[in-house]
Amino acid sequence: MAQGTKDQLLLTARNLFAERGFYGVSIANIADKHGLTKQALLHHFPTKEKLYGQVLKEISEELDDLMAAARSSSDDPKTQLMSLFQGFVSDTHGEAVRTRLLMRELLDNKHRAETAGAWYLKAFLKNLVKMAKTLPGWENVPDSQALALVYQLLGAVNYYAISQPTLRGVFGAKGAKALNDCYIDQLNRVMHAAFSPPPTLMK
Amino acid sequence: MAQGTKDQLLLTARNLFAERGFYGVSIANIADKHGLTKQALLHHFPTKEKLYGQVLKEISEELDDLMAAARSSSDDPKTQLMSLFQGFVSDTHGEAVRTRLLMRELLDNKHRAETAGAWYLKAFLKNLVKMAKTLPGWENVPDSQALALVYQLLGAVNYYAISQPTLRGVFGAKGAKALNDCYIDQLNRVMHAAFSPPPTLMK
DNA sequence: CAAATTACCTACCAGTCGGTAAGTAAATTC
DNA sequence: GAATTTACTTACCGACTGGTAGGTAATTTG
Repeated sequence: MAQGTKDQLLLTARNLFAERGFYGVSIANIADKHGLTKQALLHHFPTKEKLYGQVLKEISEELDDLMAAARSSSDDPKTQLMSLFQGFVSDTHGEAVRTRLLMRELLDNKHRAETAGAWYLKAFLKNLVKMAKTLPGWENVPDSQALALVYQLLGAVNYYAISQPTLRGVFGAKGAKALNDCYIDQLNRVMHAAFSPPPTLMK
Repeated sequence: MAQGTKDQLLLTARNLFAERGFYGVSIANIADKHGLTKQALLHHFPTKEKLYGQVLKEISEELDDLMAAARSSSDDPKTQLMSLFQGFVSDTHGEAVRTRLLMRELLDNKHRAETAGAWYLKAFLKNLVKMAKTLPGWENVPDSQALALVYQLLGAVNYYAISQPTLRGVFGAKGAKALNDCYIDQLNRVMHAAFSPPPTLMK
């Protein structure tokens, strides 16, 4: 059952880091949730940073899986991209936790030493750009233009995802629900407009 | 010079909180930057939370100013909204700091006690919705639909703004510059599409 | 069955956290 | 010019931080 404990600690660490951030969580907090001492945690992970790094690594692999799933879901690049971005808005618990953690990482990685963590993003963005450039009319567009397209959508859905608790606090559960219905429509409308027409072609 | 020291401490606190987050900064860190002891800081602000609250209050007032400026910049609501959102993307230092801090607040306020901090957003969103509903064809749309519109754009520009250091790290200064040029075009194109046609009218 | 490994524990460390108490030197007020 | 207020200081406090050292009971391995 060694692997079991380790995996459970990783999961708890992910949830807590997503909720309160790297500095807002102590290794004792994480161990406590399993009735363990922090030394037991340090037996499985040599340092707090390594533990965090492991969480980040797992998540970056999940992002790859997400990309692969989107790619195999359809032959139409437009459908692929739309289902991918819609996935971020769906309020699965796991999705929300991942998005929160990655948003924190985006805010923090400039300052924490392990810049290696930032490169999960590079691979993910590269895949996204590649996918966008299979859209009809986007084949010969410069990379930066395709990146601008996907980054804009990525920003919209990620921001919306992490805002969910606050939005519920401000507008209530009913208001948040109404917003959610509108948001998906609005997102689809904008994606439709953003994807379908090739922008001004000049290189 | 009392007010001077206090204001300087507030500014430093804002910068550090934006950079490292509430838990990543100690009051001693802030005081050190002015050659003071943390007890000197506690003389001006009774607790760390109060200091943070003060920073947040100032920022929420600045958001009001930003709204007012946008409103008085033009008579055309489309122009008003476009200049407002473009403002978030402009990489002024002050703007970047504010955006980072508000993003952190969005992630944290669920957990920190003072939920009062979240209500800066309510006023700002209310103003945005009001402005969006003066767009031609949007007058009779439900609030939640207008909110979906502005929140999507808000998410895109805020996420982009906080990503700037990471993007420079991943793509280099040159790549980030190329992206920036494309991004503003892309943003304008999407805003144009999102604002001008009234969505399907049914209520 | 002996040896080694695993999975934990208690005890401890130096350093930092936010905050309090009490004092002081200088400026302001009456 | 005496009293008060302002703007700090040093000296603490208990709680907590990440991490080390060393031990133990149970399991796995040879």
